[in-house]
Amino acid sequence: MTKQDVFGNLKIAVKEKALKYTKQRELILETIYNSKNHLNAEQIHKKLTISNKDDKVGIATVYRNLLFLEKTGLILSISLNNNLKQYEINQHKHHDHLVCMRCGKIVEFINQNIEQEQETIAKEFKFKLLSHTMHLYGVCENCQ
Amino acid sequence: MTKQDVFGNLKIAVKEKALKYTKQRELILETIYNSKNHLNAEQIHKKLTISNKDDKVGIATVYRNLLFLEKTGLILSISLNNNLKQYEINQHKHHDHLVCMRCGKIVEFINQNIEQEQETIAKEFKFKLLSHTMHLYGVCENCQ
DNA sequence: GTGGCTGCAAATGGTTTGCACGACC
DNA sequence: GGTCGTGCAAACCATTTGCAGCCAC
Repeated sequence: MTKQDVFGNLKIAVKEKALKYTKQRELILETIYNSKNHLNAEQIHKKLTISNKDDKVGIATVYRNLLFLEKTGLILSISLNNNLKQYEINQHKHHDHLVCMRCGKIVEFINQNIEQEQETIAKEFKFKLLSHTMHLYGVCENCQ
Repeated sequence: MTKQDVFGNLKIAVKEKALKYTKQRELILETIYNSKNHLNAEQIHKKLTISNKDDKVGIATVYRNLLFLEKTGLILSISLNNNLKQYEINQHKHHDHLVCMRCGKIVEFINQNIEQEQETIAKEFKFKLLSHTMHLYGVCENCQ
């Protein structure tokens, strides 16, 4: 997904709800898109203040827009253990997370067998499955 | 696991670390043991104030002991989405969670196929697996 | 008796909210 | 021009911490 796609999706989402397309929304989304790592609200705010000294974005705006972007499905959040919520661009490819407990590295993966097994479980308990999260915690190769 | 086992485990954990066995620790652990549902800190505190009007337990003590009990492995915590941490007795039987998004009901389950598949994934990414959480979100039979 | 434990209240810190001003459509 | 969005600061709320007295060992 290119940056143009990402901004395009934002424009569509905004138009659909008769909301405004603002520089701040674009900047926040761009920051998440450009980051290799998952970011929390404060990290996003810090990146914005550093790279945009003249055009500042308030922390409240960051929080408001993270909620907005998540609700519209443009970004995804993941909250590990008792830590802060971290955000990533929604590539519309579902995946789960493998987390290193030493360095905090997050690796994304997808396993079809597990996805299928989950459906079986849900059926067994008569649940209608909407979503799921799976986090594997361990120590990555570098940190062992 | 009987209540005697639970209290026995607490006595052992406390003795091992040369700490004190207090009424409050026992009460908090008992509350979690007696509850069918997962409880958060505030719910535990409320239950204690209702059932023990004379012998009151401060909210700070609840938090301090929840951390203590979790660290010693007597209880487990699960934090759903962006909500509060909820606690349950550690039965030493690993399980995952199926959560109803309407009524909040939590069902525990265990699936050996998924456990195995997780090991495969960890190996593939050269992670040493320590633990994992899996939460399936959906709508339970009653709420559909 | 001593060191951990408790209750209380104050502090903390991430997140939310009220409000007046500014910007998008 | 009207409405939504923003920045700022204050409020919020779950959790943590400092401290003086208390209690288990």
